[in-house]
Amino acid sequence: MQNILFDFIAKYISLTEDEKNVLLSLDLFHPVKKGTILLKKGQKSRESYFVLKGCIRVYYIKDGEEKTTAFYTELDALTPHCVVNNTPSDYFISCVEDSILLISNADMTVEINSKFPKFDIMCRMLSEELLAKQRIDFDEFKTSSPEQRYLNLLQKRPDLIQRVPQHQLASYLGIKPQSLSRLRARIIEKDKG
Amino acid sequence: MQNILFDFIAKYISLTEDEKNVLLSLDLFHPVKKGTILLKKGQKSRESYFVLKGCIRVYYIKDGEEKTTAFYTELDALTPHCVVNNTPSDYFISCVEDSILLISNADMTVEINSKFPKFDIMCRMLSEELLAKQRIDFDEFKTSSPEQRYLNLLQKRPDLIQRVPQHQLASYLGIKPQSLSRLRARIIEKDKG
DNA sequence: TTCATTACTTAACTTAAGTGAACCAGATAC
DNA sequence: GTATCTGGTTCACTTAAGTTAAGTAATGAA
Repeated sequence: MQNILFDFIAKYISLTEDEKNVLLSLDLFHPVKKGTILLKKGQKSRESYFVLKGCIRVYYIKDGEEKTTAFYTELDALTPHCVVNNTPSDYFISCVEDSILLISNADMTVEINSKFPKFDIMCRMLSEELLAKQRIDFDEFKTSSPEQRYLNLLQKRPDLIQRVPQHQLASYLGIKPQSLSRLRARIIEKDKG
Repeated sequence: MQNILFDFIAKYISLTEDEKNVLLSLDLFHPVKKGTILLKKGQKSRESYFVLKGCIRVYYIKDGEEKTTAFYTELDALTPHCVVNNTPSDYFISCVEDSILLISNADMTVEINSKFPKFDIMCRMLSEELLAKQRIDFDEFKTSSPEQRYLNLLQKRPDLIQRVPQHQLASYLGIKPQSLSRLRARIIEKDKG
């Protein structure tokens, strides 16, 4: 599990054994049970998450309905909005599967980053990369129909369609569960003809 | 114009006069005429933009049609995907109005950041903030209907609706220009009744 | 001035998503 | 065993967006 982390970090910066040991001494790794709610609406949190194994999900409750907007799986990093702005959270984060997460505290991160400027540089590279990647995702969403979005997801994250309930997938695609069912039936019908 | 920049930077870090002078010596400020294309699809670029005055726009050409996905106005920063990943650009960037932009080269940025670690920290803070903000925008888009999106835009960026052509606004909202016209007529009708 | 182009609107028709209800497993509780 | 709950599909109906085409107003070029 630690090697997964170090391999990931190695894509950005190189760590000495000492630096690795500092990281390991921090007690960052946490197993989390399916269904656990990591963050609730209205809470202030200082925690960031990095998924080593499993899947976590961001959702809103709007008009009494759950609206899922994001899934984070292996090697995905999430710093909630409320951590960055120090405001109460607008959304919930819950655990879709039994998972192993790296959970870091913002205060801790500040301390580490000031001791090891390398980490700050890595954080900058990572945020810039995520910002650009998310931009592309957003653009694809905007310029696609629900059906295209589904087909696109089938290409890019086929695992999600298996491991996540349909009604959560539907709102992730910006539609209702009934529409997702219908849309899938339509695609199968097309493939036949 | 320079003060606009320094006031912006002051929200993140404090600069000495020397540091300010280094920035000013770099010839970053550029007036850009309306209609200028700053980046074309397929190009590799190393340039980031910061809008001091005016408006620039990101758009794709998909199935022969322009699809506008973003507008950057006063105090917005944009580092294109192709700069981060050093790949050919998927999209175009053009200038909606006569504008004054701060244009910085990635190589130059790397040099400055290594000389002044402060800048690196500011870049990290800025990317994290933008990442979280964009996440919220994306979430709002996903969980709203076109009509709600339009009303939301009317609240948050009323200026955009005035300064940008309708057909560009439409694709920004994820719909066709005809639908935007209809949707606006519908809203006016509702307000009356 | 005239002609062409462009941006925007309107309308009729098509297609697909939203809505509400019924239905059908599969899982859990009693 | 039956009852219940949940997640998913299907159906009939409504609503809104896509499509195609036409019309209007403003802009710019010949």
